[in-house]
Amino acid sequence: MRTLPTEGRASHKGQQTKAAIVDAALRLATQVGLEGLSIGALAEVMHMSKSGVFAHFGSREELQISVIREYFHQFEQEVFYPVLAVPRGLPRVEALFANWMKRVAVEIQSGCIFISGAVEFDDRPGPVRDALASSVKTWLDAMYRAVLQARQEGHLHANADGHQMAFEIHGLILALHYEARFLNNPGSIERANTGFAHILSRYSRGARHAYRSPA
Amino acid sequence: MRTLPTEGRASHKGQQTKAAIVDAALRLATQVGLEGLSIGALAEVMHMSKSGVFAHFGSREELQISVIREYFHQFEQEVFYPVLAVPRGLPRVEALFANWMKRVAVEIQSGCIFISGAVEFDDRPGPVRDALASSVKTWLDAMYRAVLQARQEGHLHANADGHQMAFEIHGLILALHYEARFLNNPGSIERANTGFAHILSRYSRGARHAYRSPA
DNA sequence: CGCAAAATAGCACGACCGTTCGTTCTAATT
DNA sequence: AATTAGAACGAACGGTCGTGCTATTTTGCG
Repeated sequence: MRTLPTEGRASHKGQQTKAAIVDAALRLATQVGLEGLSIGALAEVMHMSKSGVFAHFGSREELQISVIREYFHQFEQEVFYPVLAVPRGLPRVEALFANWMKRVAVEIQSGCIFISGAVEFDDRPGPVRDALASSVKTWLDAMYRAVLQARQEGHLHANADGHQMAFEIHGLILALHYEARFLNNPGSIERANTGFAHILSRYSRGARHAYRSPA
Repeated sequence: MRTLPTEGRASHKGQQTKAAIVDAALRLATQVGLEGLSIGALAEVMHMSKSGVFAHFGSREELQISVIREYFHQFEQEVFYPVLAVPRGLPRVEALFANWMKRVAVEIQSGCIFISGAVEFDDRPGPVRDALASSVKTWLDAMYRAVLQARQEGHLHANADGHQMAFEIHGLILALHYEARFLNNPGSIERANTGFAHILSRYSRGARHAYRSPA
């Protein structure tokens, strides 16, 4: 906490080593989780001393938050921004899901801090949880808004529930991560894609009404 | 490891305190996870010494495995066994899901070690992961078999894919846990139930064919 | 170059971890 | 009554953790 690097000046070397540390920290955290991320292990990877790494952040929490921000940034870059080139409506929703799937397919090997972090911080209030939840909510909301646009464009049922649809899609991604990464079930990627097709089918314009379970 | 209690004889007091320890450990682990479960904290809750608690298990891993077994047992007792009284086929599938939902609704507050454990051990091989994966697989397979029976009874499409259906249902549960417990999104329970109705609708006999996304 | 400031290293701390060991107390068996 | 086994305790060990200090090195600017 004592002497944090100058936030003002630019490219003063410290900034770039800090960026390199965050990069390594993100790589480490995807494997062992935000809680498993230790400054000692990070220092070893960076060929630095613990205190040298520590000085860049002032606290472990600040390091974790930096990692979350970096992850969110990469996620945006990889999943969200590219689809802005795709026409609004159903095509963009499909592109969004396709990009998300591409990302998760990689994370089956490496791990995903939006998922592991949610479990680690689900009843641990504080700034780390806040940063995590805010990032996730931003992304889920982007998906929700894309769905709403698709309805507005007339590609979906006029009374399709956007939150419901986003919820079901989120479930597919979570099931994929769980069954592929933890259970090693083959075919999970295909099942997630098939599930998405099922969801689109249901909410497409012209689809029949929702099923009501008896009793 | 030195002097483990007699595995043979029954109810020699040691057994019942061990059971009490496992009970407390399970309660603790649902909150802080299997990794967060520490012998010291457990001893404090039990008003015992660390070594006194430790002696019953011989290692932390053995304690964690005991917790998993106990959790699985309670899960069976609460979710699985009661539905054997319900007629095979669709009614039993619905009862299975309803019981599962009831359980998860509670775990929104307390936590679920099948979910937190999956994240904690998804790339940490060993006996704990094995015990966890085996329990989860047993349960998911029970759900799968119930679905197959429903198809066999003619309640579902003749070519309904049981694994696909179980995958989608699993996703709903995971999304519920994530969005309700971590994001505090209200209405998640209703969305999971609605999602289940959607799935039933799709796979019910007489439902139209699967939607194929263009291109 | 010279010098101030920033970056990093080194070291020590207190806390907590799982585990081991020797001991004590109690209860059942002989 | 003597013996033995089991249960629990308390202290200690080696390890890792985040963090705080104080030097020392490195950097970039005038």
